[in-house]
Amino acid sequence: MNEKYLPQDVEQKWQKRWADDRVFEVAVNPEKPKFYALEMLPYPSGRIHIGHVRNYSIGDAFAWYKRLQGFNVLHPIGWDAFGMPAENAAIKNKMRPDVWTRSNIDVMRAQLQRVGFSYDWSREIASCNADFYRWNQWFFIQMYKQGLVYRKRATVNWCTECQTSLANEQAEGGFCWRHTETPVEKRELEQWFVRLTKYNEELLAAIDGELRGNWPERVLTMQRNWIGRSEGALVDFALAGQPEKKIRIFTTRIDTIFGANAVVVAPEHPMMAELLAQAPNRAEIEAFIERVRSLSFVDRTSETAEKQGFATGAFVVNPFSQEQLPVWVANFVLAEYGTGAIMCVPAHDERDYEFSRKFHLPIRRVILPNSNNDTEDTLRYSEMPYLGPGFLSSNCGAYVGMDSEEARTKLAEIAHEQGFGESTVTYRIRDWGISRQRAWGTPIPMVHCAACGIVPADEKDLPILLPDDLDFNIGAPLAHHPYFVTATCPNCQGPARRDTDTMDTFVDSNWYYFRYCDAKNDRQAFDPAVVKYWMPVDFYIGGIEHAVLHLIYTRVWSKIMRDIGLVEFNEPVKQLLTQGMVILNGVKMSKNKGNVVDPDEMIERYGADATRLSILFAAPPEKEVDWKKMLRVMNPDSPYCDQVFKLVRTYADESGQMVHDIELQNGEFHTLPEGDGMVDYPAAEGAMRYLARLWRLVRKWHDRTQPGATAENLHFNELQQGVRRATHQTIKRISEAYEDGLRLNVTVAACMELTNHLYEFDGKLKDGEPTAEGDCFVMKEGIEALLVLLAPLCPHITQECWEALGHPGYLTDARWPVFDAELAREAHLEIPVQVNGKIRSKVLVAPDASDDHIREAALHDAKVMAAMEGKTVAKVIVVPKRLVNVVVK
RNA sequence: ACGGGAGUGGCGUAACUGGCAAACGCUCUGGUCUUAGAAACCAGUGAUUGUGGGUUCGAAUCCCACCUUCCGUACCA
Repeated sequence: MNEKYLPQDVEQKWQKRWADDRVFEVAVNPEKPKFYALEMLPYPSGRIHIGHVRNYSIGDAFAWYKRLQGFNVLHPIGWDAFGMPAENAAIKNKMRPDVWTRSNIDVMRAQLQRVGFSYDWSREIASCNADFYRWNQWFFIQMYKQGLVYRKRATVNWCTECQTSLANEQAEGGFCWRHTETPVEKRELEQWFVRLTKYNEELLAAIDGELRGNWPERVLTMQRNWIGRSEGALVDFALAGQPEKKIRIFTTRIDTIFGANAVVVAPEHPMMAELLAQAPNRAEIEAFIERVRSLSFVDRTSETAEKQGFATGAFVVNPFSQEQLPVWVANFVLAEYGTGAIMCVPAHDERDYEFSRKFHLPIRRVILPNSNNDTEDTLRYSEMPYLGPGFLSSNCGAYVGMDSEEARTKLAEIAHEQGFGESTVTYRIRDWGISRQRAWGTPIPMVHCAACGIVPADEKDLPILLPDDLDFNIGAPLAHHPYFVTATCPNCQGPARRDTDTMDTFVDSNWYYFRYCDAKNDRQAFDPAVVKYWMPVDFYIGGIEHAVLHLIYTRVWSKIMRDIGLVEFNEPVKQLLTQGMVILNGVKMSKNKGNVVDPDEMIERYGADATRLSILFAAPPEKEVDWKKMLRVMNPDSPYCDQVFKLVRTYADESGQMVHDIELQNGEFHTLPEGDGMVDYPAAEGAMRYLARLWRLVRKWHDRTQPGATAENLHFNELQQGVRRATHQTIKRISEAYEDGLRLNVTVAACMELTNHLYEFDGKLKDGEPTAEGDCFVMKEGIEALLVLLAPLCPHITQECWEALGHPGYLTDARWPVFDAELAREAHLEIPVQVNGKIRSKVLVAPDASDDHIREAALHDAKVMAAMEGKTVAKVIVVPKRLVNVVVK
C-alpha cells in the first residue's frame, strides 16, 4: 500500500481490472434474487456535466448497495441518441448526424468510465442504431394492427425552432419543452397518434394504487392533473325553432342548469357558420373570431386576457326549463376541452360570473347554501358566485329543495331518459401524436400506395433504414431522398411512397430499459422470458422534468406490450426517485444554456471517488445543489480573490475551453484576466482530505489485522467495546439511511463519524507497544465494515484498501455488514434531567435500569436537588431510557 | 390566484419522528510541525430553530395566523 493516497493510480488500476474481469456484467440467474437499478439514459450532447455525475452517482450507490446485499444487480447504461441537436450540428457543421452522435458517445462513455460507475457495459445501447430502432418499427406495426396507433388530421403544436410538430406533453404551458422561450404554434397536419387515452383509467388507478408511496407524491399529482379526469354531463341545447340542430355542452354542474343565462361556444366551434346566420353584426364577430384564433396559445390564455365575447344572434332552448337562452361566442371557452361549448351559470361559477357582469347578463341563484329557507335577503349578503353544495332554489321548477349533489345525478339521468344528454367523464389528456417532420429519428414503417392506401411495411423488410447520405440543408431531407422515398407496396407490389416522417424520440425511451435486459437479441425486441426475470425496474432515478412526458408514455407503452402479450406486469417501475438538479446561478445546467460544469477538471485534481463523495455529501438526493456553493475562485495573487466566496459561472467557450467568469458586485459578470480563473472546490478538497485520512488509517492497520480472526475467545475491554459499539451503530444508521429515502448525505456523515471514532481509539493506544489481539480485532471489524459501507460511494479507494487488508477478491463479493443490536447497545445511559423543562443535570444509569430507578437517581442528583430547593415536586415524567423531567411548584 | 414543499450557525446540512438542538463537513481563528509554505495533527469561535400565538411536563418537530422562498398548475366549465 502506497504511503500517500494517489487517487489517479488507484482509480486507473481498478477501472482496468473491472473491465478486464467484466466484474459488473451480469446474467439471468434464477437462483439469485434480482435487482434492476436504472437511471434515465443521457442524450449524447457532447460531454458529461456535473449534473450527470450526481444523478449517476446516486444510482450507482444504490446498485452497489443492493449488490453488497447479495442481489443479482442489473445496472445498465445507454444513449438516447436520436434527436434535434445532432440534426442541427449536421446543418451547421456539415457533419453527418450519426458521426456527430457517435463521436459524442465515445467521449461521454470515456468520461463515465473515468468516474468508475459499475455499469454492465456489455448491454450498452444507442437508440440510433438500426438494431434498436428496428424494434420501434416492429412495435409500431403491432400497434397499428391492434388499432393502438392511428392516423388523423388534427391541429397540432408546432415548434418553429424544432421545425416539427410536438405532442401536447411536449408543449406544456404553450412552450416547446426543448426551447422554453419558443411559443408553439398551431398547425393542421396529418399525423400518427398513439392511443394513450385508452389507458386513462388504468393510469389513474395505479397512481392511487401500487405507485402510491413508491413514487414521489409530486410526480403522481402532476400525472393525475395531466390526465385531468372530470365527471360531469353532456347536455344538448336545441336551436330555437330548429329542434333537430343542437349545441352539446359539457358541465360538471348540471345541478345548476336552471341558472343558465346563455350558452357560450369557443371561437373554433364547428356550428359557428349556422350560429352567425342571424347575426346583425356578423362581420364584427367574424373579425373577433379571427383575432382570437390568430393569437398564440400564450397570449390567449395569459392571465391578463380579459373575457371578450359577442352574442351570435342565435338562441337555444334550455331542455329543463324550456327557457330561451342566447348563444354567445367568447374567447375563454376552449375548443379542445369538453365539447367546446358551455352553459353559462354566473351565480355558481367564477368565470361565468365575471363574464355575465361584464356583459350585463342576468344572474340568477339556483343553489342555496344553507337550506331551502334562505331568503333573497339573507342571500344578498352571501358570496357570489357560490361554488359550494346546497339545495336547489325555487327557480328550479319541480326540483326545488333537492340536495345539489343528488340533483347532479338525478338531472343527468333525466337528460338521458329524455334523450337530450347523459352523464360522462372527460379527460384532459389527449392521444400522443408521434409523427415528427425530422430526419434524425426512427422512420415510420408505413407505405403510401395509390391503390391500397396506407399499408404497414412487411415485417421481414425491417428495419427501414435511415439513409446515411441525407442532405440536411434542404427541408424534409427524407422526402428529398429518392431511394428512401421509393418503395414497393407490400400488398400489391406496385410502386408506392414511404412515410417520410420519423417517430418522436420519446418512443425510444419508452422501452429502452426492456432492451437492456436482452440487448443483443437480433430476433426479437427482447426475449419475454429474460424480461420476466429482470423487469420491472426496481429503482429508477431521473429528473422531475419527465413527470408527464417520459414517465407517462412509458407507463402506457408497458401496458401496450402487456396487451400484445410480451410482458405480464402492469407497471414498469416499482420505485422512482426524482433527483434534484445541479443548478448554477439559479438555472438548470444544460448544454443549450451554456452553463455546463465539466467534471473532468475535478476528477483530475481530486479523483473520481472524492468528486462523487463531495457531490453526494452536499445534499440529500432529491434536493437541488447549487454549484456556486461548491466552488470558490482561488488565486491569492489576484486582486479579485480575497478569501471570500465568489459567484462563478463556468462554461465552455467557442473552442471548447473551460472559462470561469466571476461575479463581482451588482450581479455583473467579469471575465477573469488570463491566469486568474483558477477555481477551487473546497467541497471536493474536503472529500479528498477525508479519503486520505481513511487511507492513512488503513495503511497503519492493514498488516496488523488478520483476515480470518473471530471474536471467539476474546474478551474486550471497555475501549474496545466502544469501537464495536460505534461500528454497529454506524451499520444501523447507514442501512436505515439507504432504506429510508436513500439519504446518501447521511451515510457520508456516518462514515466520517466512524472514522473519527477509530482514530480516537487508535490515538489512545500507546504507540510502540505490541498491539493486543482485541485491539486488532475491533479495528479490523471497524475498518472492514467502514470499507463496505463506503464502497457504494467510493468504489476505488475502498477496493484498494480491501485488497490491502488481505482480501483477494473484488468488493462485489463482500457482503453488507450485519447489524448486531447487542454490540450496539450503550454500556450505560446518560439521562438528562430537566426541572420544569430546563436541563439541570445528567445521571448515569445502567442500560436496563427501570423507570423507578432512573426517577430515584434523578431526584437524588445534587444539581437537581439544588434546582428544586424550596419547591414541591408536582410531577415526575420519566421517558424510558431517554429523559427525566421534574415538574416543581 | 390556487395547490404542494421548505425556512435550523457565515455556508451546506443532521437531529432516533414530541424528549440533551446543531452530529458530519466547508469556512474562519489560534497552536504544533516546518527555513518557509503546503499537507497533517491539536484546540477554538459560532443558534431566541423565519415571526407571532396555541396545545403539552416538554415543540425544530403537532395546530392556527403571518412573512419569505422554491416548485407545480394556470380561464379544463
